Amino acid sequence: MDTKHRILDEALTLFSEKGYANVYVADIAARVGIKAPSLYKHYRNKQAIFDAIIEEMNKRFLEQAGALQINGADAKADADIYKTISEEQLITLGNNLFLYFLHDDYTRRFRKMLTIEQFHDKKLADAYMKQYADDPLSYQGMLFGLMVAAGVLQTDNVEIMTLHFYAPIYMLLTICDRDPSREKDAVKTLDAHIKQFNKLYGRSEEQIKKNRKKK
Amino acid sequence: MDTKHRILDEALTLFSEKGYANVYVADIAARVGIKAPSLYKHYRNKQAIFDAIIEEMNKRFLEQAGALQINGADAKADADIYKTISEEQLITLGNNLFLYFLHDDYTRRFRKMLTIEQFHDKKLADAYMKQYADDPLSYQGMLFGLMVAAGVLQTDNVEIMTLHFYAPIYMLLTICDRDPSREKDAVKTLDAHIKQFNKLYGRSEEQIKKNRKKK
DNA sequence: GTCTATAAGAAGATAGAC
DNA sequence: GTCTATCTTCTTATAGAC
Repeated sequence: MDTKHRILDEALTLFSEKGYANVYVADIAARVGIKAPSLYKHYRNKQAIFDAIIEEMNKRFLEQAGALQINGADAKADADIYKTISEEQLITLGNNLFLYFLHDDYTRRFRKMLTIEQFHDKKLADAYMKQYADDPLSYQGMLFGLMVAAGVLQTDNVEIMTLHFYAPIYMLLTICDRDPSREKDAVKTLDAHIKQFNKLYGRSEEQIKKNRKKK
Repeated sequence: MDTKHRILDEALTLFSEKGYANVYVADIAARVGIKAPSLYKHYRNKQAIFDAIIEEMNKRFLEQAGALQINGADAKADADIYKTISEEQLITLGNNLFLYFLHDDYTRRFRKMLTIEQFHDKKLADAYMKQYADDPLSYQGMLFGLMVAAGVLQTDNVEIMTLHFYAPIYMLLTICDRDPSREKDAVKTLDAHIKQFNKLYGRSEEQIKKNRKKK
């Protein structure tokens, strides 16, 4: 990784831990292994470093194309998986998703930085909400809509059903961000949550088998 | 309100909007209507102002004695209300609760400040989680437990049921904190959420009437 | 591109008059 | 208790040698 990019990486780490104002350009430089004035050969000033991070974040978010996407492929592929999924598989998917969000280094640091800096800049608040509220709800909602059409889930309000699935995941995520030692407990709760969700929204095993045969 | 207390009030407002590091003692002083050096007759330094705010917050949180408490009275009174409550009343209660959290000036500013500063100081992260995750879940869980015992709600996992009730409220709250213009939409979603919750966890009207007669 | 030296300007805090 | 003047320290950023 070249110096220019390493600066962004180290800056993101520091910003996510202390917030923009509490990080000094000398701190960033030290972690990169150079002196502060050398930074200015790569970026015009401190704000430019921050802006570059946000720009890269937006690029990555776009690439993800929907925060709660399961396999990174297109939506139709995900939808097919969902239609014939068993409870255990749904739990595994939920777990992987949650743990990816929680552990992926970039995602985690971005999320923490956005949390700290969101009230400084409306754009950051918007980015946060898009990434962790609106996009997951709309993507999951679309998948669940297909599952309802396939008869795997039953409800007359897909939007609320999606909220019931995702809000607990979101809440557990904010808890673990603040206190990583609670992760083990959160995973257990997540399991129980998905099982209960599955029970409430009536996925009948027969319907799933029927869908498998059709395939 | 005396000067000493006005300093805390104005400082809380500024901290909740910009974060500790971006607020200058001169800003606080200006809002109080004095000059910066005069502040030092009331508080030893900037950090002492912050600490005093946290201390007052802890005092207020203790007084609340459970974040999601409905009427501020004892739990048994709340439980009695819940046992004979109609769907409409449950929605009204949920709404009032949500809007209180969202609009109450002190609560709102504290929450925003904790959100911004939580990664600087573990104690703040703990305070945030206690106030907005653990306490609401444990208090609501206790009430719901009584309701299940009374036959108004049905589940074999009260903890998860409580999470299903509260997590959407929590998520809507964090959305509205970041973008107040979404409040109207959030209230609608909240309504639909509680109705769905009510349907899923099977409150039978007959059982409620029976409970009313017993009284 | 990296360094040392240093300028320029904040921002926190104190001294001492009133 | 509040003020003006001032000190001190910290931090960003630049100048200019290598």
